[in-house]
Amino acid sequence: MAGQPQRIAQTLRQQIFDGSHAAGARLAEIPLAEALGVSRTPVRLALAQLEAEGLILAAPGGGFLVRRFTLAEVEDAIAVRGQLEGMAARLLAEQGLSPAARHALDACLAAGDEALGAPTLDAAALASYGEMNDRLHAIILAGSGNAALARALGAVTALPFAAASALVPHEGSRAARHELLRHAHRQHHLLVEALAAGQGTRAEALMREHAENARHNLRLILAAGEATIIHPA
Amino acid sequence: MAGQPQRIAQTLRQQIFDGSHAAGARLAEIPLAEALGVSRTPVRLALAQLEAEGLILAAPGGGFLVRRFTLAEVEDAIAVRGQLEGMAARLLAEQGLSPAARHALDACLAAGDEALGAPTLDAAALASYGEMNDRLHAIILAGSGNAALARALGAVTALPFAAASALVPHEGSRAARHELLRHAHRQHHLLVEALAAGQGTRAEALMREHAENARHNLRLILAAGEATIIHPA
DNA sequence: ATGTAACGGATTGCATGCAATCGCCGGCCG
DNA sequence: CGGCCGGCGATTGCATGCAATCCGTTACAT
Repeated sequence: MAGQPQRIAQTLRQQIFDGSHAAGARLAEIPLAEALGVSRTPVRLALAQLEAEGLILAAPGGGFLVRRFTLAEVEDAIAVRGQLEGMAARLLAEQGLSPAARHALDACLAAGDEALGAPTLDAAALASYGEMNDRLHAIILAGSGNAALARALGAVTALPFAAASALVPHEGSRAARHELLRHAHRQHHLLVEALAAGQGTRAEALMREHAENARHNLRLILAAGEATIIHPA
Repeated sequence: MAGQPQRIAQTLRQQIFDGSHAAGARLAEIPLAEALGVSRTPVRLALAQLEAEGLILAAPGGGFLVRRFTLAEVEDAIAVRGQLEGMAARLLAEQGLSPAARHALDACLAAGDEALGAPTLDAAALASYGEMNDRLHAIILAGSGNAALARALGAVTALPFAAASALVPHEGSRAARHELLRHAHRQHHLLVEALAAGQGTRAEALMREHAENARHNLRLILAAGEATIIHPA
């Protein structure tokens, strides 16, 4: 049972994302500890971790506040993700795709083609696409072989809706989402092509542009009114 | 007295950097608490923060180990810093230098010229250059107006010798260091020129290359045998 | 002699106690 | 009637207690 703070932090993250703790709300230790059935000590550890991730801010006079994110901040985070994932793609292209990596990426492309093939997306296909998307991005990141890059990326994708996996979940306009995913997956194909050809600069540019999809998706989400902690200031 | 964990974390960072805690050494709570004259609770908070920064790793069976950094890892971190600071420079160039920013950067350039002007560098000039260097990089980062970028950069420069300010401190060959600093400052001039001209891509490329100085400096440090936690594996 | 299993010490991790601090409300004075 | 001061409640932050776990050691059996 070595990970009680981890579990608590995950629970709080979830609750912040789904709106159980509204933006700007104060997080006090005692109510949280009671609600979760643990003591204040692990709760404090979890809060410290969330503060390090940037999800909450230390309040004047102690305690923490759920941070409010503006649309501009999330868009900035998405741009940084593009810059970092672009670097990963460039590094991978420059050092050459291993046969194993090539095979894994091709499998991702095929899985994406399969998931998006139907005229309309059902929940299973959507989940499948999301899993594939995560895997593809993870392969490129790992393939770059740069641990510092992974750390920096983690610091940025801790923000809600900044991660690549945030492409999928919204409900908004289903047709618009399908179109967006088709476009994104076409970019996946081009990206793998560039990686396999050792075209580092092209791979970097493609990946940077690929991240812009998240911006469009974010606007769809906001238009649908589903984001609870983003403020389009 | 609201920041005891912060103070402890800073002390531990210092002790890790100067070798008081060797790489691979185990950090136990009780000895640390006794040595610092505090209880185990704030020590635990400080250790959690250092773990989040990546300086220490959770050991199997509890406790923490001082992380060992290989030369390759630090070089990777430097490359990531170049990518991120390059982005900051590009953003700043694209949105245009404000008169205030232009003035502040010119002041940095002048201060650097002054510090490096003498045929040999004394300690005061070195400190002055270091302060100027920090300021210049901070101005560019702040000028980009991208908070996520600052966060990602912070995650990377937490590693020893990866930050821009790591250019200065080593003793090694004084002549080589002076030459390195002159070269770096010449790049500062070019960089400000590109920023003022709105040349985003040029500014980004210059900044990326500028970070490579840290790699050369790192090798000088290693050659002088001053790095205690870097392992040239 | 070697492998195994049980014992002992040490350390972590969580729970709780206690003092200090901060914000807030009511009352009092100008 | 408004502003200021004092006391009160709540909350944080640190210290310590206690149980659980893990590692190392040793004794024993094969």
